[in-house]
Amino acid sequence: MTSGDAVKPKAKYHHGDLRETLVQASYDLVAEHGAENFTLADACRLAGVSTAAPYKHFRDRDEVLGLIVKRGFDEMSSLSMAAVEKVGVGTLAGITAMGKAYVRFAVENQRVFRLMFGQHPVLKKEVGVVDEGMGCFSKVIEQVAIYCERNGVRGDPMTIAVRLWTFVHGASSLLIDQDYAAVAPDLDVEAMLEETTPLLLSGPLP
Amino acid sequence: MTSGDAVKPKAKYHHGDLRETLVQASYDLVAEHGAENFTLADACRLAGVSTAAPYKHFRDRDEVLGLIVKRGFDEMSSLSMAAVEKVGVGTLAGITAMGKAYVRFAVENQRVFRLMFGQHPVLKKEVGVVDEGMGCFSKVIEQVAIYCERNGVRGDPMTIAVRLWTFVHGASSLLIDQDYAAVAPDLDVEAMLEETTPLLLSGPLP
DNA sequence: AGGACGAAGTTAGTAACACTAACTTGTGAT
DNA sequence: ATCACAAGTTAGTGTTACTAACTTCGTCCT
Repeated sequence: MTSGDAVKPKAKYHHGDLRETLVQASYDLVAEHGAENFTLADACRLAGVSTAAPYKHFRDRDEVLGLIVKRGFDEMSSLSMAAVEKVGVGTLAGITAMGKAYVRFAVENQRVFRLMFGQHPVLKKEVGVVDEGMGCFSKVIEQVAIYCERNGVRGDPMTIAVRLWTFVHGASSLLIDQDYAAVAPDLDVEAMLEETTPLLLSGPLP
Repeated sequence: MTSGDAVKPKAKYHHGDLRETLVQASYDLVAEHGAENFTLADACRLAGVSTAAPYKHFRDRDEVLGLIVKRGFDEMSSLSMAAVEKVGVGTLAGITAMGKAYVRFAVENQRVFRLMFGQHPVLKKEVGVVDEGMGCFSKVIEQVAIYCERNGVRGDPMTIAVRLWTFVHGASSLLIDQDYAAVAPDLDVEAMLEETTPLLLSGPLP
């Protein structure tokens, strides 16, 4: 019409910004029911379009899942950085806070987390997924490097960062998969993180 | 034709011991192509029966997957115990060997491992799956308890065992999901385990 | 021996899904 | 205005999980 208001630049072509609508609907469906129960058909019903519509915007189901994974990494990066910046850059407490944020994200976004890690190896081939994950990890290395320098820790920051990541990731996985619940119901994961992070942050033993 | 040979005792009712045949075929298919690409129909084709046949033996697809998971835990338990008994019960080296066996199992049975942990929460409801997993873990606690007593480590063996499990599980997950490869291609996981296990086996810091 | 019975197969059919092909409709540039 | 094409549609294919109703064959009872 008249160029009166360009509120949304070019949000809609035909019926709406279907691409974004479908991605968001798919994210919500995966978050609620898990990727293994996700169907494009459901997303279409949510968006109110026919089941053939997605194929104007995405190659296939896997491309949609890949976009969901990217969103997940994005969110996780933000939360991690927010945590460490709030608590203290390059400090033990800050690094511990990053770990806690990782676990919290995993718990609060269980099903997306499961999709992000290991569910479908084929998703790693989706463009950008790997880079997004690397960006997320590189922030851990940064923090560890600062810590090591400040505290005179001998040992490669990279190696130590991998150790921390490994532990935090293991805790997240076992927690959301109910494996802790089956084996050690009383476990306090936060306490475990606080206890273990300083152990892992030390260099090789004398 | 003639009743010349009764080679297998009573291996077959009608056409064969279909239940076992299907479970084995399904295990092999999952091991090769992953659970997300597994179809009962494929297993039927392998076994040479119609696609309706499985339902005389199993409630549904999930029951078959549950049986595969149980087999996986069984195998993992055996390998862990074999490793620790070979290297040294209740020793640092023995416990490290258990961890290595865990990771090795994960690598060599990637797709079954993924099924065992987290892929389908619904599988935890299959009878026996949780018990099988607990049996596996309890062996780790045993070893840690012996080690702690012998070496005068203060701290709860259970807590320490959980820490070890967490780390080893995280390493397995990140390794088989190619996340290490993306972020730290040169990482030597065995070396990391050897370096980190003693750290985790110590009690709370002074 | 000879049925009866039931376990373990079969074929045939349903509903749902991913994806494709071929058609239609609306939009923006000219 | 019209034209081209992006973005929808309907209709159709092939595959799957699972069900229902039928068949076959071994076992046990007499």
